[in-house]
Formats: sequence, C-alpha cells, structure tokens
Amino acid sequence: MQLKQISPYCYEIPQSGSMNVPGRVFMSERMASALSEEEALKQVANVATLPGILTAAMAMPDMHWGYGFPIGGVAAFDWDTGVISPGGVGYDINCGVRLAGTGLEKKEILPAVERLVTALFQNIPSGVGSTGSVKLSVKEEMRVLREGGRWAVRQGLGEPSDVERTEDGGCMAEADPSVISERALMRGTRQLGTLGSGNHFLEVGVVDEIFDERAARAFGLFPDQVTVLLHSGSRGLGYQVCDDSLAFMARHVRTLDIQLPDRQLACAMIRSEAGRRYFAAMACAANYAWANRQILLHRARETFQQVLGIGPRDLAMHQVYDICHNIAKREEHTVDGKKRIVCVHRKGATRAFPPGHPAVCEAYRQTGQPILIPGDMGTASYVMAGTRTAMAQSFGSTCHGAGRVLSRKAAKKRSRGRAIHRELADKGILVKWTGRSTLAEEMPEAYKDIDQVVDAVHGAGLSKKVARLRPVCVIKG
DNA sequence: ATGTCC
Repeated sequence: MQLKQISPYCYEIPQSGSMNVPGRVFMSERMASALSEEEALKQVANVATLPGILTAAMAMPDMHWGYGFPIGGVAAFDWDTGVISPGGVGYDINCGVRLAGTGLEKKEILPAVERLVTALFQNIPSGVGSTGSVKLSVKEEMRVLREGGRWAVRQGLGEPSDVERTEDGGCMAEADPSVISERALMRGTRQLGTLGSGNHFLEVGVVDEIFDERAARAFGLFPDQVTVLLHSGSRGLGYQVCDDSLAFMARHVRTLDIQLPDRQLACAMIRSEAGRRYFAAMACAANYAWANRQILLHRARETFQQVLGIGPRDLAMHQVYDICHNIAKREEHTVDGKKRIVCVHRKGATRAFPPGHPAVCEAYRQTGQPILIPGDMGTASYVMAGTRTAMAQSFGSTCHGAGRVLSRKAAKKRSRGRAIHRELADKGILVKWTGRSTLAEEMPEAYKDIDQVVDAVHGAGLSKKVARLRPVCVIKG
C-alpha cells in the first residue's frame, strides 16, 4: 500500500478503484517508516468504499487489524445517504475508560498498597464470565439499558457528578431494549459491575507529570495525586448484541445494491429500519457499559474507604471523566464548509471535542473534553484534552491506547519461562489477575510505545497532553 | 473483546 505524506503527522492512501474518499493515517514520521500494518491499511481502504462516507476513512497511530474495520479507525457517514456497520464499532460496544482523582498523595497509600490491591481484587469480580457484583431481573435490566450510568447512581452506586462528567451523560437516548435478543438479556443479568478480561483492568496510579497546568487544574489533577483508572465495557451483553447484529446485517446487506470488498463490512443505511435497529441495540449496550463502569468506580470507592479506614470526604474520589472508544454516534460536523449530521464510527478511537463544544460538560468548557489513554500495565497512561484541530481533521477524534504489537499467541511465547508479575513488582507495580494466561498476553512488550502514540496525536494536534499517570497496583481479569 | 464452539 502506497502512503503519501500530506502533512507532518498525516499520511494518505490515495483514492482509487471503488474508494469514495481517500484513506488517512495519523502518525509520526518515525512510525510511518517502521509501519508494518499492511492488513490494517487495506482495511482503511476498504472502509473508504462504503456508501456515504465523508472526507476520508481514517486511522490513528495505534491502529491494528480488526474485524472488518481497523481498530484505531474513524469513519463518518452522512446521516441521510450513509451506512452504519457493527464492524465499525467492534465487539465490545462502549468499551471505554474512566478516571477518578482522589484527595490522597502517593505517600499516604504506600504502606497500604498490598492490602489495597488484595481488597480491590476481592471486591471486584474479574475474568471471562465473571458475575456477582449486581444481580438484575430482566425488568430492572431494561431500565439499565435505557438509563445507563444514571440507573447506577439512582441505586446509590455513585454520585450525580459522576454522570455529569461522563461522555453523553452516561446515556444514549436512542436505546430501545425491545430490539435486544433474549440471549443478550440473559447474559446481562449477572455481569453488571464486573471487570471482564483481556486488556480490561482497574489500576491505582499516581500523577507523574503535568504538561498543561490549566487543564490539569480544571480536571482536578495535581502532582503525586493518587488516581483510579479503569477500563471495561459491556461484557457478555455487548458481545451478544454485536454477534446478533453481525448475523442480521450479513443477511440484510445482500438485499441492498452495495458491493462490499470484505463481508465483515456488512452494514445498513442509517435511515433504514435495519440501521435504526442496530443503533438502538448498540445504544442499549453502550448504556450497560456506562452503568458497569459506574459500579466499578463505586466498588473502588468502597474498597479505598474500607482499607484506609477513611470516609468519603477524606478520600474525595471524584470522577474526572468517562469516555468510550468503541461506538457510533450521531453528531454535527462541518464538512467542506457545510454543517452536516453524520454518523461517526469510532472503533478503538476516542472522541476529542474542543473547548466550547456544547456536548462537553460545563466544568470543561474552557479546556476541552478530557481524553483518557491507557498504556500498558508497566508503563504509563495519559490524560489529554480535545482540540479544534480534531474537530476539523478527524471528526473530533483521537487515539485510544497503545495498540498491540504482539498477538496474544506471540506474547505468550515471548513470556515463556518468565514471571511477568515479578518483573512488574521489580518496577514497583503490584498486580493481581484471574486468567491463567492474562499477564503473558498483556505484558508491556505486547504493546506499542504509548509515548510515541500520544506524541503523534499531540503532534498532529488531534488532542493535547495534560498529564501522565504511572501505575502503582493493578487488577486484571 | 467473548459462558475464547450452540
């Protein structure tokens, strides 16, 4: 695949064949010269052939191969003439990240870190198929699917400001539980408030460096501050919604006059009944994920108070933000100087709305939307802020994380004979985990260099660096 | 990501 550099941090796949627009990859020159993502680039070009796509099929520096659409991909479609595709959202619908700051400094928790990580691991169910945090009747689950994070706060599992400081207020209004399969509902009844497995985690960290004082202050972050960062999604329910939708879309797309370069790009016109149906189901899973992360934060608050023997006022665990990085959204964007309603697919990509945007909560109107970028468990994670450049260049989007360089299998092979948890402990990071091969699959070497990814989107202007967090202890599934 | 194959 021939890439043409069009600006210091942007490379284009020229429009050719049945592509309706070019492809665009945001990355540094260093990353471009070392790029070995031929399959992901092909997927970018494939997405560019879909009806109604606007400006370009895009990819972020953390891109890698995914189901149909690349992970790290952004694709916006005209609401009237474009399509929506489950492959453009991903299996873990509203997989996302939540960050909370505390009133504590690192030295205040150091004597208790071992007890803290043990208690977090006990109090938060983790691993494939984990259950047992909250049990729902199907009737109550319907409320979760309609209300999202707000449901959890109404149950006493959080604070109103948590919901205010969540993307979309932790709820997509388009959710319609009547379109969800019986099987998806059943899977959802016992998994709310559980972590999951793979790259999902809950991490206690500290603010290690501040790059933007003003934004950090607005986000409630200060040097050496203890933070809680968690990464989880819509669990088995979201998986089932995606699976059901893919099966349905594969049949549906054959009734349309669309030639797909890859069957995994199965889609529907956004305005069609099939499109509306997927959007309504996806929104249910998104709301489930927000309720899930809300409960995980609540469990973290409970655990800190229990272990440290302090009350909520001394803990002062306040939510900074909660973002999703696997979602499709109805948004207004300016395309070629004209305002358009578009459906933005962000799959392994994060919203990055600028200062002054009406969708950004009041507290962050001056700074832009907070963006949470988890790195690997041995390195660092970043807090960034949205920009006007992102609005102009990438439909208000940026990267989502480090991105894999080793497959799970390759990572397991590389870790043979090693004790990853000891290597992490030597770096001062305590980790507790559930799955037999989770630590091997998730070891730091399995991921790209988070600093390079973040520097690339910062350099491209798609978001700006606010703070870096270093892990102290981690629980994983 | 995922009751890692109903």
